[in-house]
Amino acid sequence: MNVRTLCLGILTYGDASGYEIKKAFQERLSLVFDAGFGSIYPALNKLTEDGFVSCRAEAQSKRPDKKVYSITTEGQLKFLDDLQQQPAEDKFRSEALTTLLFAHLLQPRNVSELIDEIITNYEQNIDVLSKGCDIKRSHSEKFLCGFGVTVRKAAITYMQDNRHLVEAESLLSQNAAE
Amino acid sequence: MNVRTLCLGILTYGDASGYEIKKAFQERLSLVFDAGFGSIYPALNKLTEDGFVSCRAEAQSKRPDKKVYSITTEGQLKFLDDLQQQPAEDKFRSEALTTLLFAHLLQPRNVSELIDEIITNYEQNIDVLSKGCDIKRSHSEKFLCGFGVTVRKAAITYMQDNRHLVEAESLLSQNAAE
DNA sequence: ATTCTTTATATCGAACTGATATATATCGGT
DNA sequence: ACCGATATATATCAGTTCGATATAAAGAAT
Repeated sequence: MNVRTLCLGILTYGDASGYEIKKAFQERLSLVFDAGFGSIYPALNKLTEDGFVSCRAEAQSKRPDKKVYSITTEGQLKFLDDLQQQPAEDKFRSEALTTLLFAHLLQPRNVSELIDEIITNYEQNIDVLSKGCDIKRSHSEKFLCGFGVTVRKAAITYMQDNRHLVEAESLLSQNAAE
Repeated sequence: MNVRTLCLGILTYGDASGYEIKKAFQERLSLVFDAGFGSIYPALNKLTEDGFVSCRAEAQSKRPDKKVYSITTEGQLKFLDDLQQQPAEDKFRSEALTTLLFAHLLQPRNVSELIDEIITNYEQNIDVLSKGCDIKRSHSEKFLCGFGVTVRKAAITYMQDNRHLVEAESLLSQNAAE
């Protein structure tokens, strides 16, 4: 599964321009698979070359012209096939949590502030997500939205309950340095 | 923060070869920032060029020769500086959950099986993590291990409680197609 | 007047991924 | 004896993606 697959997936909902596909990634897929223009446009070009999508140009008033992409039958088949492949393992990357691994090298005050920031950031994400969950159009989108809220809530609770472990490590190593 | 930063971070614990650095990524950082040989070796080469690490060759018996990298003072300063930069937003990617967004295109049986697999996979991850949390050497490592277990447990509970939303969507669209 | 936002297409250099290659050694299974 | 798996080692490759940037036009806000 890659950006090409998901461009096909988005086009199963209907024809769209590259810009609209990016917006669909942002609105519907960003919690689980985000992509930027730098990968979307090359993907669309490759899909077009390979016959999985077709493309027509459309002029607009007061707007730049746009290229509208449609999925072909071949593209539909490829998408369904890709969809049934064994999914890869989830991937997660967090610079903030990585920083906490080196708490012993930071000032205790900085460690506490970082933990506060992480929690605040998760809270803000929950806020934004919660506002959007109810207006999601499909059940599976609501499902994923709820998923995003749930894991962030669990993360916050865990961090509040266990922050002392990391804070103590920073304090201890500062004392040891003195 | 990138692989170069974290190679420096790992070297603050002590000298290491490229292979050992990869193992440190796997054992200590994989929950929050994983990296493979394809990025570690170029990172080490760049760090060496830039004077942030130095490198000496060591012969071994019954083992291939190894190149041992040490962090320089300059490298220490760079790592600490990088560590205090504003961390980027967390990134999460899940092909399995992405697939659920297209549940309406899958057979209901396949949707249910996929959900079961996702849950099983999280349970296995929890198993592996739980076995390792107690033998982690630092509090911050234990903290992150516990974090990984907690969010996966929350994810499992959420999925069990809400799977019917996604399963219903698949059923409904199959009925509509008939 | 300038900056920001939106709608549009597109590209670039840097970073990373996953696979692969090479080398040596050991172990277990056929 | 051979093969595959595993471990210790270094290294590279093609493909993919990221984040920034560029261009264009229009409207809104400062």
